[in-house]
Amino acid sequence: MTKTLQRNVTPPRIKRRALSIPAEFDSDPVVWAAWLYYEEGMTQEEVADQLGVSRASVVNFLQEARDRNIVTIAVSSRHLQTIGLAREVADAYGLTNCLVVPDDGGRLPVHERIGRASARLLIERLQPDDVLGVSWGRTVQALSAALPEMKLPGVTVAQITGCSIGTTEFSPELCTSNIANRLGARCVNLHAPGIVSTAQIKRLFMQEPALVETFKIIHRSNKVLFGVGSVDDAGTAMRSGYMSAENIGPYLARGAVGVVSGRFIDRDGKPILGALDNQMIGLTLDEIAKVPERICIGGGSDKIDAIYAALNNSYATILVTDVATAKALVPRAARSAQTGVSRRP
Amino acid sequence: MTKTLQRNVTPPRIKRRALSIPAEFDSDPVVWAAWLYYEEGMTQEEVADQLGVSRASVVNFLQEARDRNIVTIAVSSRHLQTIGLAREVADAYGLTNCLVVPDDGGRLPVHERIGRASARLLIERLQPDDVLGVSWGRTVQALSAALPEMKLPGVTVAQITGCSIGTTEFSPELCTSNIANRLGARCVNLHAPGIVSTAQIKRLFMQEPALVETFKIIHRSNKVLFGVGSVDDAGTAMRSGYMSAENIGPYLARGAVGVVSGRFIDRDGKPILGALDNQMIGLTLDEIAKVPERICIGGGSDKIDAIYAALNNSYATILVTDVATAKALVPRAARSAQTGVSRRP
DNA sequence: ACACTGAGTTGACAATTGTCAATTGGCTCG
DNA sequence: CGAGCCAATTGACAATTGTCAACTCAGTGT
Repeated sequence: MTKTLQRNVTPPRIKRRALSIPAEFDSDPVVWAAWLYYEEGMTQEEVADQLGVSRASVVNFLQEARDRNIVTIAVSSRHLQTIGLAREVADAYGLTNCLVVPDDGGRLPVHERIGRASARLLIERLQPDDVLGVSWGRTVQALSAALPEMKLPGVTVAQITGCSIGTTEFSPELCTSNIANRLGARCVNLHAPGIVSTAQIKRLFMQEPALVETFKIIHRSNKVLFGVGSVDDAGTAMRSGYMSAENIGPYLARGAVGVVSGRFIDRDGKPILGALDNQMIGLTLDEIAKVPERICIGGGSDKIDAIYAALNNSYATILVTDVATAKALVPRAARSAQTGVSRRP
Repeated sequence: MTKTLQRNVTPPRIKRRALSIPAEFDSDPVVWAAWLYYEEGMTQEEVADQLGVSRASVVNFLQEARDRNIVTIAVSSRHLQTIGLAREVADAYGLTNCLVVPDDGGRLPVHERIGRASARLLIERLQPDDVLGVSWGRTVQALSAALPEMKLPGVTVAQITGCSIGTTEFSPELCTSNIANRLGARCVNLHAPGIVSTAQIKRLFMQEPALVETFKIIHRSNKVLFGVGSVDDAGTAMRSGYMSAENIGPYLARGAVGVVSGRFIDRDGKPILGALDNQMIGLTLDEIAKVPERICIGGGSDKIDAIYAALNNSYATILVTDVATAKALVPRAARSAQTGVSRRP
């Protein structure tokens, strides 16, 4: 029963028992089955007898109850933080929170697993009037897919980088609106390209009243959510047409090891400012660093350098990662503390 | 797996794997098992392989994870309200909410089932700075037992009737403090007998500075929770030594059909004021009726008259009951509407 | 009227999960 | 140091649950 819970991540269709009955009242047998099974601990057979249907139908009812969030089965993220490794990472890098998702022997890709855990974390941390700035990436996209449907009309979800040109499934605008939709929150998109052709054009854009208004909201973010990209793997950024190889070249030459919200950082986490930065529309790293709660999500051996850099310069107050990455991060922090590499307190 | 969830309603002991490990860090395998099983949908065997233990151990880990609220499995009360019958009752009596718990063929006693549902409702409705006044009774006690452990330090739980003399397991003071403990809320007990020997003594009590302070808090309740007692079955009240047969006699003679928070009501829900009322310490019915949100819990064929009376005079804004009672209540409301029996709008 | 369709249901089988008695392993106390 | 103890763990069996192909039946089109 747990099985299918994760197999149909997004249920392709919602079954209806009888088309004639208004949808509102249609759920009786589903709700009752859920109640008797999950609350009262009846077996499916007992439930079937009670409702006067076959046990197989009860299986279906329960499946539907889970799909429609009539029952909620959740591992509280508070407890994932108590895992020893998570505490080590948090202590080593001065994070307020750290989640470490356990290994699953390769069943699910890393970004999927991290997406789920961070989805849980996110909904547990969001407060009524929060403004959540979101960056983008595969992991952020996975997060949005793992969010349950909710109704948080007081919350605002804001896109903190301009849009990408290519149409991948994890563009900034999609990440933002998917998250907002799932949460039932207000969605504020940044209606501008992430990268424009010249610094001059950027200036023009930034003066546009509509964008000025949008940025007012973005700057009000009290929480940000961002993935970390490595530059080694040619970067998520390029694949989506967000940047080109020639643009990236100079940054690499100057020692870029990672990308945070479209901006390059070196091995110590310091921003590398180049020509491209004057063409980028979106929050700068310094602006991100001023947001009170900064949730960094990402993992995988190729991203260790990048995540280390980001943590090292305190871009994150909260990290969600996987066991392998966490294990690699702990000794590094210790080493750099010994050798005295700069790290903000 | 759901089975034991309800069998051990209150787990008799919490297992510890190794006494040498600090409790905080002890949960790793439990949390991981919970994550892999409930979030990722692995089978127990896969989890066992991943953690390197036997599958039987995984079963134990999962059991512990549920016991310790590392995973939460809950049927949202919002959906119990969508059941057709619940809407009918709510409409018939002008309630803002109504939960109807399904029949289970007599597996659990009525008050147990209603207790569970109302526990869920309660935690979903409580807001940060609420003051919840609680009455007492078997059902209220069942509610307290069904509450999960939480941390709601902003909430206050206040005892709205004085204490009982007899020591049953559902005395007013126990109901209140159990609920407060489970919720991690502030507990305000009313340190006085529920019934004193003379009106004179009641006046003395009520002047006591300590009680005056307590009543200030009680009067600040913005939510109340109460069960409904029938008088037919000699009443919960008597059994606990709260009242005696001779005290009750006059009320019965005057047509009492139910008891709400220790006070008698007639078939139309109107308070029956008698000698005893001047000896009772606690909120009066009129005071209760002024609280904005009034949660009435109870069911069973013997209580139908009493619940009807209570609803009829709008003592409740929310009702939690069972199918049989709900089915009996709906036609009554219709009838009384036709025959023009008084019912507040 | 009749076949067709498709959602909902079911029975029977396969897979997963719960139980429990037996075993292990660490710890204390004589 | 070994016996005794207790709790955690395990293997094997029993019970429960998930799957799936076959079936039902109301609505539709011809």
